Amino acid sequence: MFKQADYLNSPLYKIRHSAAHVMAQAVLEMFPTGKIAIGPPIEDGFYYDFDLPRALTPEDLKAIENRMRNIIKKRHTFARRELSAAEAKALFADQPYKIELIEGLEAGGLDDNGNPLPAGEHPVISTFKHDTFEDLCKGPHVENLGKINPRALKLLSIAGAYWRGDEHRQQLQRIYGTAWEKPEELKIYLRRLEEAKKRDHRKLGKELGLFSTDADNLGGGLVLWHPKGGLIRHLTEEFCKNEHLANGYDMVYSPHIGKSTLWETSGHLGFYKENMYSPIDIDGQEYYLKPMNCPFHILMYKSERRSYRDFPFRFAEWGTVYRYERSGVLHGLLRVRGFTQDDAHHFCRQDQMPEEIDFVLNFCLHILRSFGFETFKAYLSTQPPEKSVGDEQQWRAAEAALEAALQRADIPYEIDEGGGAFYGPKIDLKINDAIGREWQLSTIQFDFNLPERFDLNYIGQDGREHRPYMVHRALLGSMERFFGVLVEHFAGAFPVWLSPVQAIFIPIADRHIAYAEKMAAQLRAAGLRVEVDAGSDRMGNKIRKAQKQKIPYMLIVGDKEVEDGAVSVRLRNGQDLGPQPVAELQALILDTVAKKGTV
RNA sequence: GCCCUUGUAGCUCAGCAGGUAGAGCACUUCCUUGGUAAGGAAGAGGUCACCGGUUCAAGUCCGGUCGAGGGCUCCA
Repeated sequence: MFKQADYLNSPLYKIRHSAAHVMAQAVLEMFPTGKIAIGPPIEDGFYYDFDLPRALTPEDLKAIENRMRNIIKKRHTFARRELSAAEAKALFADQPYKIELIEGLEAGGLDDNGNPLPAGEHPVISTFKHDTFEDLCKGPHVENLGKINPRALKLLSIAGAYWRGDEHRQQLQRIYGTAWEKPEELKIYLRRLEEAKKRDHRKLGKELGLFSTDADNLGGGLVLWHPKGGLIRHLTEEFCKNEHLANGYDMVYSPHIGKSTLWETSGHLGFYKENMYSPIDIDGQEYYLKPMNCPFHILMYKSERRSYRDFPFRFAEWGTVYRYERSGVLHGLLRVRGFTQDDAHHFCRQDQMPEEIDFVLNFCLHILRSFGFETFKAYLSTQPPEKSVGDEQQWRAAEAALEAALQRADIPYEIDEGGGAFYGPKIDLKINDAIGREWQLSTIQFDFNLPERFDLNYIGQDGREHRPYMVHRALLGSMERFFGVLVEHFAGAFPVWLSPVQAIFIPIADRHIAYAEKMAAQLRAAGLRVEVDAGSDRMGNKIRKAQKQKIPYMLIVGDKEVEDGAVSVRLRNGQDLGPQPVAELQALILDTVAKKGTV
């Protein structure tokens, strides 16, 4: 992710913004009756949306790119001018999308891309013109097209996009492109895309036997965890659950379905129904598959009279939920219809609340760090301006607690003013993976709505009823998404404690198999996951196979090793540790496991 | 859901102007017993996603259905 302000003023931003204009010119040259919508720079590139008489093809992309190069070669300068709304409308008389944008500018509050402006900002109608192409735009642009390196430019893809992101409006054709200052930077970027492709969890999931999906026979958005993926999930859950128990959580369980009345009380049938599946009829009563676990935990809370003495409550559950997702958004493990959240609900008194938030944020960071994530960025979302439940004072206190916790934890954060849900403020925590991509995993959310709807209370020191604070949190988020991110982060080369096979013996000849089996048994007895490749392949091919399975330790045994009671250790990073006494190797691996290290 | 692209052996992909399927890897068997990323040979494996249409004849053309990929919106 880039820093917004820095990017806006960078040469790169101007290059991309200008490239978008050049692309629009090229497209209009090819389709004179085409309509243009908006074309902003984005992270790593730019796009422009068009309404054209026919669908674009990949060949069109090449042609457009060539035209762009020709336009750039002429080194036209960009000229800015300001004009009145009436003048602008006359200029863009045959461009209905631009007219709509101008009307937005005229009315105020929207910028040239139709996005809301910060309060108090005064919209000026301006255009930028180069060559024959003039576009409604507030800039900035390069002084002249010579600043765009035609060899550092590439059009990437065509996609459908709705005008103003609204599916009820016209669907446009969007062309994505990328542009850099130097050709080498373009090359590096393209290599990054390749790298991301290599790490694709769907590809690695298949190659490493981790999981599968099968829309035809199983159903879209549903995941089968195969033995190796299942093992990693088991290890993940085992570790996390133990950490929860050691940190004051209670592990609870709840069913997959609940009565419609429960979901009416919780309000889900009101505000979440479009994400819920059709009801199941049981003895004439409607039951719904759960899209969330909170109502069940609330019923647990309500099952007894609660005293102020007993707080806080921390109910944790690996709860499997089902949510309807539109078919087009399903994506591997990252977007599915059935998934298991590492969910928990905290209930606490007002005076405990800041401490509780502090605790949960630190616990969250501890868990994420245990999996090798070191870089975090938090987003604090505050009270939305329109509708929200709960009183001012609650919101302010909760927001303050969240921000204070972020400051104490010393992680960078941004405030998304008014970005909270109607029921409470929240922190979303994103992690950076090994190649710098951001993923959202954790969320810590206040809920002022459910305690109200379920009339939650406890008896305070004063003998009267009080409403508890309720916090909803997921740390890894969902096991499915977390696993997908984990696969991509490590490119399938999991840290040793999570590697499904930690070591594999590679006997050089059949006469070494018995020794390998004996040593393997010894390592297994020490709690390691070890295999023996007794196949008829040559050693070289056995190494290759083990390497492709990303097994951390390859243990080669031949005559020498048998004689010395040793194994020759090759690491998956290519390093050759040479012959090692088995006992020492065992200690080495166990130490790496204990430290959650890798090789 | 919508737009574009796409659907041939477990995997990666060929296949042309319509004439009833091919490679590599993986798998099985046999030979080979070899020191740090592919030893050799043979074999098995596909109603070319599904349904319908055009045709003497369709993996190949047309229509539909389902799925996948890239986006749009939303989100764990």
